[in-house]
Amino acid sequence: MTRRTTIYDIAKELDITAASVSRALNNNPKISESTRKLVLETAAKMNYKQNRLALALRSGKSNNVGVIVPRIDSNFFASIIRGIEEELYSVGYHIIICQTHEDAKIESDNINTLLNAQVDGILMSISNVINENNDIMKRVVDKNVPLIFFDRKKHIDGVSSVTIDDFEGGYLATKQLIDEGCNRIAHFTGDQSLEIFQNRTKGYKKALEDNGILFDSNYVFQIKSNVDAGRLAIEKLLSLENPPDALFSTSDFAALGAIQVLKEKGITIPEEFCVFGFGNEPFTKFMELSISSVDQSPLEMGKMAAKVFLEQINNNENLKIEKKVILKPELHIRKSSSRNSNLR
Amino acid sequence: MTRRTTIYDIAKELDITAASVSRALNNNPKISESTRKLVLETAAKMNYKQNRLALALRSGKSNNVGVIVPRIDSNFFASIIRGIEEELYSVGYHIIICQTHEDAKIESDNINTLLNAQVDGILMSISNVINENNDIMKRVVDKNVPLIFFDRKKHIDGVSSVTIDDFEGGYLATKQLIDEGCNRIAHFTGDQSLEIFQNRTKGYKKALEDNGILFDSNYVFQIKSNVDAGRLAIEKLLSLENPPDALFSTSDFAALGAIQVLKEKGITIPEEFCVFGFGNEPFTKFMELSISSVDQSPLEMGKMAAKVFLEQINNNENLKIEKKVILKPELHIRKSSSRNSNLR
DNA sequence: TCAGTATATGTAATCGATTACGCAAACATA
DNA sequence: TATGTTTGCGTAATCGATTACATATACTGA
Repeated sequence: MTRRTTIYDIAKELDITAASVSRALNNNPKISESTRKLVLETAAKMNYKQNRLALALRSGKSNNVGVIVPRIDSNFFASIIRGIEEELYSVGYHIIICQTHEDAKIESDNINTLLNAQVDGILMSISNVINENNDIMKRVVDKNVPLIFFDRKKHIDGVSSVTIDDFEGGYLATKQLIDEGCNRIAHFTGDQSLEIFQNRTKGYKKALEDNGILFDSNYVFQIKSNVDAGRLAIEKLLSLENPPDALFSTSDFAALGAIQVLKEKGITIPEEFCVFGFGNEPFTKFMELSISSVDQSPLEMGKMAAKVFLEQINNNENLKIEKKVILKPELHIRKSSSRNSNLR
Repeated sequence: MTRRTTIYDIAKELDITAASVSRALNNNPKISESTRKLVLETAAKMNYKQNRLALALRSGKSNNVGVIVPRIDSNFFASIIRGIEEELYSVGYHIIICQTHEDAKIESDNINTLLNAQVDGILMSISNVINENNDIMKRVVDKNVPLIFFDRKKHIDGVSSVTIDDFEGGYLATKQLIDEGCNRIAHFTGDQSLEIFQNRTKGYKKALEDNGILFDSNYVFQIKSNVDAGRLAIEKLLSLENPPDALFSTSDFAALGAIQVLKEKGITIPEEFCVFGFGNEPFTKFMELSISSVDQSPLEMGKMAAKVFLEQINNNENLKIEKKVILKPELHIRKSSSRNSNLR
């Protein structure tokens, strides 16, 4: 195992100093063309590779960005990460992944560790908690480390965000159910400390209101995003004296759980009951009874978050920008909510 | 924005030298208890955090490991990454993600960039190519950077690997189909330059042989891992004069495509046709007609790969170890291949 | 020819931490 | 008391690259 080539090795080889080598390699004008050529050739010959750690120490920039998500093994977050990686890799950034498992303590740990590793920016989706960790996030901003929220955000001065229009997603999904003739529309939502769920629920309510349907709080369940939670909640809904005839779930998994129970009880979908999910998880289109869902274009969201980060980095240091990007949600209308057409 | 505290700041505060501060912080015995106590207190008070970049430059260790996968937005790879992250985060490593998109050029780029970023190890699943990139992988080994393959591997001296027993997975899945009474079993496999697909196919053949069923190459298709490829291939199979009565697919997605076509043609599953997939993708258990599949325990695989990396790191530098871990595959037998029992 | 300017290169500090080496004081031993 | 051994701490080099500043050389024009 041979030691890697440094600029000092090149300097010695050519009997010049490391400073000149550095200048030659960095397109510094204060170097003669002949020397530059010689250095470049020798560098190639000696297989020189810039030591990023040395550069990082001197410049204070690591060329790494941290990405914090609740978990990585979900299609949604994985797709976002893919988008971020694809956008940033080509401009020389590496991404470091951290998972919070929705735990505020781990989340603040993650932030601290990333700051300590001197990442050049942090892109994150916050975990399910109210007002915790605000101080540490402010510390990130104070340190002039770009902080960008995607999907799950909260308001903190100086923090940009990329989200979809959850209100519109909720509105459109509910509207589609109404258009199919449903008027007793149940709703599964998530942790109301998160704006995304608040907004989807607001969209749901507004759609009801705009169409003259009275909001009924008995139809609304705040549940976790998994199949069993959906099963449990639909059971309760079906035991109401006036059970619903449709469901808008902010989670595809909970929607699936509901569908399972409905079928077990012999309730036909979409004829007797329509279902709309949220997230456009891969399985929604694979089902024999494909599930309608709101797509959040996670790939796009990741790319956009990366772009916002790059803008922020390339901005004048002292000019704090706070950009809010809101992507449009896209309805994928499938069998579970299509009484009229014949969709595959 | 205040500058971060360094050991020099602490030294100045206490009127000692940075060397002493460093010794105090690192449990070096060559320091008095009183000084150590003073330093620790002052460090805490001044909110000192070790600068990992400086440490990295001096030690040549970045405390980062690189993880290279074909793509991150697949449940399988995302789960592996999750396992790796969970195992390594607690011991102070960060993981850097790269995607190859199955492209050999990008793969070698990734390796080079990671080496250049001085990662302390590389954990990867190789892309779909024969014998390319062997040289660069050997270079990784030469540089004494631990290299660990997971799932998709090839033989390179000094490289450890963590895989599942693909042969057994193929064998058991095929055997199960035979046990259900099928004897014209078709097979979808993948790129034969990858050991995983070779081995699954070998397992398939051996199961046929052990059960007195003649191997028929007309029943074997080498296809991509997606729904449409599965649809296309099953069409061809069904047009054979003696069409198969079962399918063992090394891809859950292709299995799904096949199932779609079979149902469209009115062929009942599992009564007339049994299907076994591979990968245990989340959707396989969500389907109304749930799909039998071989589980590869990706989370476990990721954790194991991380453990092998740690072993390698903590080993005597000069002692090259090459560890091969083979995990047991686990059958998840579901409706698509269960004629006899009533599974959900 | 000589001052003035450009151009190319070298010198040395810097980023922050670790550590081999050396020295002084304190203590032990005969 | 003289000598040897610990103990605790400072000095300075090191990791590899960048860059402000200094300096030497070449070139310009009157």
